[in-house]
Amino acid sequence: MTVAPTPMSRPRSVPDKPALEGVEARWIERWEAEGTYRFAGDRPRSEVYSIDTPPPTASGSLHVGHIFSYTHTDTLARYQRMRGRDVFYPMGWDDNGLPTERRVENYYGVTCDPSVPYDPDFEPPPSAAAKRQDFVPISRRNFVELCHGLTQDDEQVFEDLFRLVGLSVDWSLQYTTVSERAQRTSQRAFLRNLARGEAYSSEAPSLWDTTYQTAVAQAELEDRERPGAYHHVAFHPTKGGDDVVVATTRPELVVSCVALVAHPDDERYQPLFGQTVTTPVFGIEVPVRAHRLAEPDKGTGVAMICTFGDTTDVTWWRELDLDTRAVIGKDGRFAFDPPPWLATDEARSAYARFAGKGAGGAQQVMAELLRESGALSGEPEKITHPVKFYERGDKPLEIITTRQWYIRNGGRSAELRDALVARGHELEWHPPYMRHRFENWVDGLNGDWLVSRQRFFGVPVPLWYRLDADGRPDHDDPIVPNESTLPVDPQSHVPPGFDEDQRDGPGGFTGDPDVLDTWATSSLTPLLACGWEEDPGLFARTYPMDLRPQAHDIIRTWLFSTVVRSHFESGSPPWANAALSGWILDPDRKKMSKSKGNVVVPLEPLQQHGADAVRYWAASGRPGTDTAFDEGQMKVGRRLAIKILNASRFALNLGPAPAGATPTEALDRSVLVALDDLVDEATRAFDGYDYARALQRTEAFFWSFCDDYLELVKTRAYGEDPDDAGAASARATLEVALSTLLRLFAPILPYATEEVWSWWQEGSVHRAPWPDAGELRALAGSGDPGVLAVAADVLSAVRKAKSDARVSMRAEVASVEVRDSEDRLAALATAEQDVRDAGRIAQLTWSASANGTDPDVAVTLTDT
RNA sequence: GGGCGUAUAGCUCAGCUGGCUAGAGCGCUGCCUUCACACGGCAGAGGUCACAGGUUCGAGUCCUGUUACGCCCACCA
Repeated sequence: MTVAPTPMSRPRSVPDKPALEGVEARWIERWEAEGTYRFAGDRPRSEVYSIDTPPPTASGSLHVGHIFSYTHTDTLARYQRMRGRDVFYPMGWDDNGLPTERRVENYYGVTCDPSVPYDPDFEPPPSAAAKRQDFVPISRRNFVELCHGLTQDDEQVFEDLFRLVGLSVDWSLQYTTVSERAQRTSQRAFLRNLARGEAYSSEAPSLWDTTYQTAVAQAELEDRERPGAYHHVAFHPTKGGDDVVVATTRPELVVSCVALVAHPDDERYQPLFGQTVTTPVFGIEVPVRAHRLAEPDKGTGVAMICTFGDTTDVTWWRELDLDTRAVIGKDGRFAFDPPPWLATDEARSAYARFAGKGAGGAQQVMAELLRESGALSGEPEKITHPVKFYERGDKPLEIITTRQWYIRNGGRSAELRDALVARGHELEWHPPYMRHRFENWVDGLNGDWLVSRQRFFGVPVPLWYRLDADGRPDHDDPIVPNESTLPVDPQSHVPPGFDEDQRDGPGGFTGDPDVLDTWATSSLTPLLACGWEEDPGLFARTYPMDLRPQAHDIIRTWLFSTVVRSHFESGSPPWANAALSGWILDPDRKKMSKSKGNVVVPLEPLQQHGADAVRYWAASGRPGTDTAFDEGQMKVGRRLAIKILNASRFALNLGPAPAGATPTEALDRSVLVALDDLVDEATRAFDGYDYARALQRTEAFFWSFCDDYLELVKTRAYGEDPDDAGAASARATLEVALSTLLRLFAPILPYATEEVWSWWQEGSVHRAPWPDAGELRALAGSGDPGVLAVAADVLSAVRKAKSDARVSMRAEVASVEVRDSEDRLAALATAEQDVRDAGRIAQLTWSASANGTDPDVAVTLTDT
């Protein structure tokens, strides 16, 4: 490993009144001008540390949660840089997908309508319409142009903020997830998945959001508690006998009923297995079947299977090979025309009463129909139950049969599942228990990853389909583009061997209308950032990457999908380490989120307390732990940063050590031994990705360093004669200690440490080598940590006496008598003069206590 | 239902492989205009370490169980 050059001191230039005001602006500019954080890119993989920075969603705004977690990563980056690694720390912007579409719609008051022709002179309306129904429909191309424009503005705002926070990102390494390169990478990876059989299309029931009118993936679901009601609906056995009563929360789906299901061991329903019943109102004959997933104690123990009410319906439909009777359309409404399986006029006229309605309206009508027919027993029983939603949606999901593209993720293959779990074991997780969430998710997968989306702004699925003589597409043998032509938009590009006039005509071709899920692109960030297939040199020295930092709530999406893609593409994990950060909670310990309206905008605390202060707060949150937003901590951080300025100023103004001076005094060597332990501990903590521990230890040391060591040594260091051995030893020690402490703090408090460094050292502290415990140990020689300890204890007792007597700390002390063990007294003797000077003690005496019991410091302030 | 985490001063949290007479900061109280720092300093009060067992010379720390809170996943007729 190449080690950065040893720090070089230069003539001191210490300001009279050091202050934090303005440090950010000054150093942001200098760091940029001097390329302090530039990735050199000329060193072998083993000397590089590469970071898969999370690309923030470049729409809307950053909140303090971003500052929190990005600061964690930055401390690690800075530590690795000081350890001599060439740090590859890019920044990406996720401007792909629905959040951007939403933002553009609301910002400009427009909606995308693919049937509208492109308007090259289109200008967005000067002020956005307030209501959605007044939004202006514009073409897909105009819409995408607006998306690009707005995200660029947003990205600049984000960059400025992240620079203010002091992220040591190499800003020349930026990428976006809708850039041409990202689209090329995304399409290339997808086509390779396709070629290897890892991607496939299938027409199947899938989760569908009726607002956005797109399919969604399992990973994007969330449950929400919603009111509902059990409707008790009677089905009449076809052969006669007692009615079978089903409890259902979705009576409107009776028209889609294809079977009833009960548990095979349920004695109540055994006589009916293999029989049929007739659905109320519509008079359709459906079988009663047995299935182990039916639970006897739920509802009435018998369930109505509809195509499709929920995911269990899909399981039963598939495993029992049931009919399909789907009536809900992509807009979430019941089809206007009566479905063909309704055989009677009565059934069709009943259906007509809720045709065209959404689920809620249809349910009301259907309840009336059931009551009129006598099939509804009793009043609906109101309940609250969890309902599946798309995480960005506001209406319950429906299940609709559509053709979609999937990437295998182990949801249908135990073998692949095991292989992916094994990849999880190859990663180092910080904190380690986070791995369970990954495994939990992989084990719970119930289908492959649905990657196609019926949206506009995203990476197009790069495929075309041949049309037969009747204009029907052949989905089994898609036409793929040549890799050299990527990225392609099949809606405007023509596949190899075809002409534009063959588009959408019989015997011609049609372009795939869909885009890829945004995760299908962001799962490729390691490949994208490292220049996969675009920059082989860069790729070789950065991939697989060292670190993926991210929040723990997206283990199932971003982390997992990235592991899937790299498993297929490179047969390796994408990184060596995954560091999971917690969430920011508001002071009431609720998760900060936009929907709750409790988000704190980051610029305010940054301006009020300063970047170092905010970073201090962030870095005191332990890895993986949810942390409350706490301005008190920021104030403490600010105080620490100011203390660093002032203590450094004080120490440096004592004057430089004579050339060649080394620590010779026992007290000086004692502090270096303690410092040496601190360096060991901070290094171990950072190696274990625990910046919080490193900070905590360094901070604790620093305060006692200021309170005790600086106080003890200042009289001696002030010495009129700089060549005096005692003064030289003190000054040499102060230089070493200050240099070491500044470097230990540098990853957390980059501004204050850089400011002080610039007063007396060449170059940037952020390029200085991480402190070396071995060097300190050599300087400390036979130092005894007990010297500082006992001296500080005596000093503390003196201060207490003065405090109790309500006198100034400068007050003279007549005498101090110390009773302690032989060892500690011997240590005290070696620092006697320093203790007397610091405490202004006229007479210092000591005597040994038996076996060191009852140590005591008796302080007499004035002669009586 | 499965998994994970947390529980230590009024608050936020340290306490890593068992040695602690249990710590820090904030807040609170008192004092000190101190020549590095009043955006400061010094000191003080404040805790049956959630509960019950167990291992051990010794348990905040390890084991078992219980409780509470939080998160993830599954189920949701």
